Formats: sequence, structure tokens, C-alpha cells
Amino acid sequence: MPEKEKKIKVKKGTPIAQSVPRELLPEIVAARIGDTAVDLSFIPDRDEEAELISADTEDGLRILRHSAAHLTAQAVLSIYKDAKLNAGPPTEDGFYYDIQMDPISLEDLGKIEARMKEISARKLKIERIEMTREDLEKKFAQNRFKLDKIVAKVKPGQRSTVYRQGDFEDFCTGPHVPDTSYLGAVKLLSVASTNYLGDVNREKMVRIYGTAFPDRKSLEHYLAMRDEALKRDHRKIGQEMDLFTFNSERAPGFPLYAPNGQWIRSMMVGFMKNLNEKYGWQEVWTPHLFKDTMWKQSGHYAKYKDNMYLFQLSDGDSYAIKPMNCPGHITIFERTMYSYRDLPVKYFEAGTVYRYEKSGEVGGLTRPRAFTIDDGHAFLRMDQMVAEITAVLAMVREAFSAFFESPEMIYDLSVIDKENYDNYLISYHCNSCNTISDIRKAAVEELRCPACGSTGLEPDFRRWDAATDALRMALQSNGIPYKEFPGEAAFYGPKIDIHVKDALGRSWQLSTVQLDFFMPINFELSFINEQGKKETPVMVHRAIYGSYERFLVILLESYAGRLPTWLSPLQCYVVPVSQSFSQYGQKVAEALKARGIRTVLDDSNETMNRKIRNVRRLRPSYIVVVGAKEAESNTVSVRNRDEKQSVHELDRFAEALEKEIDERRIQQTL
RNA sequence: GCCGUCGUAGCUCAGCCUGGUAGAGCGUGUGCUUGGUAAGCACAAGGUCGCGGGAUCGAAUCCCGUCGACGGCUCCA
Repeated sequence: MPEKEKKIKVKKGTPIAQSVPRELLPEIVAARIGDTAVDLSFIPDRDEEAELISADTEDGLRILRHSAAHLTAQAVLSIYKDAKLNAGPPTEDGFYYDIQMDPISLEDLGKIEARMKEISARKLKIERIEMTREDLEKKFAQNRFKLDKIVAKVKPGQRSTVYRQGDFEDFCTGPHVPDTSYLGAVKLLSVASTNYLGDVNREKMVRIYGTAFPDRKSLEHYLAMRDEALKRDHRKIGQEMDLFTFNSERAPGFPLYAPNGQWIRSMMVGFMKNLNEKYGWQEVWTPHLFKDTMWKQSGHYAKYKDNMYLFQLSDGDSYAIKPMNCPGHITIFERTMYSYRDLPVKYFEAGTVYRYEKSGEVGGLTRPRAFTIDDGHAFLRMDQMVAEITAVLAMVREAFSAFFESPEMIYDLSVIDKENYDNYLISYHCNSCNTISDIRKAAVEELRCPACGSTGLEPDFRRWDAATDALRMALQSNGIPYKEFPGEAAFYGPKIDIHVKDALGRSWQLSTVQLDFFMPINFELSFINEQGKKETPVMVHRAIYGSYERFLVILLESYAGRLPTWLSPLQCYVVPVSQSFSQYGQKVAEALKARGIRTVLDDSNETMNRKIRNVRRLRPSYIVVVGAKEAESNTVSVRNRDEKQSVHELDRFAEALEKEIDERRIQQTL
């Protein structure tokens, strides 16, 4: 969204609104002086330059939506007198308000929304009122959620603000739109429950979700997109296309792929195998079970045992079904002694992992209990890090360009939060014996030097810094824009996560590239360096699709199931006009199948119209109709995914289609 | 795991509030029809109403429990 640059001069002693050009006023919601966003009613105490914030900018929308949250709260309070407000922030595409009240249902939203419209139409002025902490405490004495916030955010003796519209007041720093008439295009969307401060032991709250836009039209557009997203839900499309099933009694949370779904999967797996080989990754296979001792060594057991499928055999040995592929790949790396000349050693596998997700967390293919990662692990020398990460980034771009016309990719660099490192595996330097040890503080009872038992340990971030620098370098030298997120790193190292935006503007986290110095240490991995000495390699963990399941979701939802032909489980559906042309239909189907085109001939005793109607849910790439005309001229009458019809000579058609599939064309050629 | 909503035929859903042993459309099967690009006609099969328990003469319907799905919260190596 382009930020509109509108700067105006504002005069000391007069509200900003008075200096805003009259024609702009309806779309301006607030202003920025320096770095601070302020209300239009703000009166500067000296002449200033102010930047106008219009409702269609990112900041403007947030202000508008936050004001809409206030409006929601006002409406709720006017209907449900006992409701107690907690907080109502804007979100990425709307807002919510958390309110302690009796549960309400979707039907109740209409009533609340109607009240909101009324209030909006009254054009209530939204006023900012400064108060002392003591006055705030008095005003919100009946609401301990607000009191908590006042205590937490306003120091004794300090002042803060309340926003008032009509009889409604909320503790809030603002800014807000000038009056409620700016909130004409609002919509309440859903209701959910939550707990105060996200803590299951605290009070239950009702969360009302909604959104707001500067005008009716953009709201309508948003709602249309939202409807479209619902229509494209992969669970619905997967059902229609007969791709997969879930059996909630036999295997809750585990997808089972039917033939059509498995066909798509194998296309994706095959594509990834080629891509990996092109970039020098070698395919391996690892078992689905390992003894728990390995998971203890890798550190996964300590951190994730609650999410692992663990079991014990009658002889007493304990096993875990793999929740990760890396220890398996490490085990393969360990089988032999590598020379520095052999590095990088790069293994990949379409590795299915099993994670026990808690009951409320599973959902469709986006959060299954078993999923397959296009997993790769590289073992490198320090001097190979930047080059290898650069190569992985290129691989990612190549992969996504094959599936999407012009994929929009967003890069996040997740780094350690040095203020808050207990959860990370880092090196500690012992002040009394100078030993360096690698410890994750959160996983041990007490932080002690393993060599001398001293508690005088200093964190040493040098390895984290080197890894982070390598990732930054790879991004920067390729001119890739990225954002850094402190505290988001994996426990063993920093990572780059790559998000892709889909057709409906939603962004999905897919690829991840992680650097890891610690797993090689845990497993005492080594290679022989130029000096003939053992040296510890660096590991890169990377996945490109992320998981096949998630990637399938994105493909299905962004193409609404109408996949590029090479990925389509039903490439040609041959319909003879009547059974008297079954023979020619068969000839056509055979010709297509001979070229490896997935073809189904429907010579059943049904009308052509019904066949076409019923096959649509399967999203065939091409519907091929044949009758007297076609049989005579050896042609086919073809309808593509966009309902475009055309007639082709049979061989020409088969040839073109074969080419379209071989070249993995995204668009249809006919 | 927590909160809320929901669970009836392969699919989509009605019936539940106000108890009297189950309904529609699509799909499936059979027959008729032999058709020119999204609804030709007829008949039929198909459900112990997620599972378990309770109160009732009687439960899909009311109550309790349980499993599961969905929307959120928390989590996501």
C-alpha cells in the first residue's frame, strides 16, 4: 500500500484539522508530527510541519480500525450492561475487542453491528482527555482489566489519556479518527473465545472480530475476497477433487491421500528431486523410528517430548517416531570420515515426520499430525556458509517460479534476542576454569559449568554472530530485502524464513534456511581439515516447500483447484457425444494416454451435459468432446479450464498437451 | 490443553426448541432415452441419527460423559 506523502504546515495554538486542506479532510484520519501520530484535534505548541495520515494508508487503516474497535465496545456496552472491556487492538486486516461477558453467538453480531451503525450515523465527536493516573484509576475502578493496564503503563504521578465518544470512554493512547462518522464501513466478522492475557488460568473472554475500511466499496471488496477464500478452502476443494480424506476415528489429524491427491504429491516430489539433484543435493532415506537415546542427544527430547510419539517395547527399549529428519541425516553423515575436500555434503529426503499436535491445534492439511518435509541437511566448512545459503536462496526462487506466475516473496531473518537467551543453545564461558560449554539454560535446572561446577558463566555469542552474519551476507549480496526478528531464531541457530503471497493476498511461511553450529557439536561430527586434524562442520537445515501438505494447500487455494496441467490429476476427460461414438472416444483416449497424458474416457450411458456437469468438481484440465464431426475429421473439440472452446486435429492436440506438461507450463496452451 | 459452536445417507443439509422408532437435493445402481458443451425421464438401493450412559411407557430430539470436527487462545523444532 503506498503511503501518501502529504505534508502541511500547522500553526501553534490551532488544531491541526484547521490547517488541513478542506478537500482532503474527509479522508484524513490523523497526522504525524516527527515520529508521533496525533489526533487532528491536536494543538501544537509551536509552528510545526505535520504529515497527514489518510485512511487508505497502512497507518491510517490501523487508526481507523482501532477506532472501529472502540465503536464495537461502545455498542456492546450499550447492549450488554455487565460486559467488561479488556483491549481492542487493530490486526493485519481488521481489529478485535476482548470483552468479559456471557458467550454470544454469530447471530448476536448483527444486533451489535446495527447499534454501531446508529452510533456512527450520530457523528459523535471523539475526544482525547488527559488525566492523572489517580483519576484514571477512579474512572476505571469497576474494570480490573483496565486497572491492570493503567498500573502497568502509567507511572505514579504521570498522566495518560482517555478517549470519549458520547457516553463511552476508554483508556487509550490513540490517536483516533475525529468522529464516529468515519466508521461507516465496518463489519463484525466472527466471535471467538480467549483468555485474559492469553493465559488459560485467567478469565474467559469473548473476542469479537471485525474490520473497517475507509469506504463501503473497499469493505465490499474485502468481504468478497474473504468469501472467495472460504470457497477455496482446501478441505472443500480436496473433498471435491477427491484428493485426500481424514478418518477422525482411526487416525485423527492424519491425512490419507487418495489416488488423485497422491498423484499431485508425486509430481511435487519428483519436481523437488530434480531440483535438488541440479543443486548437488543427494537423496537419502531414513527410518521413521529411532531410539529415544538419539532424541536425547539431539536435544529434541528435552524440548519437544510432549509433542513426540514415544513408546516402549516389551524388552524395555524406548523409541520415538521421528518428529524431525535431521538426526537421521546426521547418522548417515557419521558413517564415514569425510575430508574437507568432500564438503559440502548435502543430503535431502522427502521425509515424513510425526508430531503430536494437541487436539485443538490440528486442522486440515495446514496443521496435520503427520507431514512430509522436503528436508535437506548440508554439512559445510565455515568458509562455505555464504555460498551455500546463496545457492539455497536461488533454489527457492527457482522452485516457486515453477509453480506461480510471478511469486511475491518476503524474507524474514530470525535472530537471537541477546537480552533474552535462556531458550537458546549457546556457548557459555566459565569465569573460574575458562571452559567453554554449550548449554540451553531453559533445559537445565541450574546453570553450572560442567567442568568445575562454578555458576559464574558468561554467555558467548560469537558463533551465533558468525552464523547470523553469514545469513545477512547471503541476503544482502543478492540484493534481497528482508526484515530482522530478534527472538524468533530456532533454539540451535538463526534462520531465514521465506513467505509467499498467494492469489488472495495471504502470505504463507514456506521455506526455511537455518544455520546450526550446535547439532554437529552434540553429535561430535567432524571432518578432516587441511592440517589433517578433526574439525567440526557447520550444518544447514533447509526446506523449500516447507511441507508437501502445506504447499498443496497453497496450490489448491491459489488456483481454486484448477492446477497447472502438469500437476492435474485429471488432464483430459473424454466425452463422446453419444455412445455411438464410444469407439472414436476410445481412440482419442488411447492416443492421449500413449503420450503419458492422464486421461479418462467416460462412455457411460449418460447425457453429455450431465457428464460435463458432474466432472467439473474434479477440475479436469481439458474436457474433450467427440462426436460425428470429430470422428470424421480426426479432430477433438476441447474446453479448457477457463471454459474456452477450440477444435484441434487429434495429433496436434496430443502433441501440444504433452509439451505443455513436459515444460510444466503454468498457463494452458490451448 | 483451554473457551465457544457443531456431529443425521458417499456429499450438502432439513428434522431437535414443543419426545411417538428418519426426510430432501446431489451422487450411486437399474431401465428408458442416444444426446453437441453446467440439471432428459422413471424406479431402486443407501442411515442402529459419532460413541457410551441416564431420566422417560417411548429419544435423532431432554440430561450427563466421551470421542471427533470447526472457529479462536496457547503452541508450532
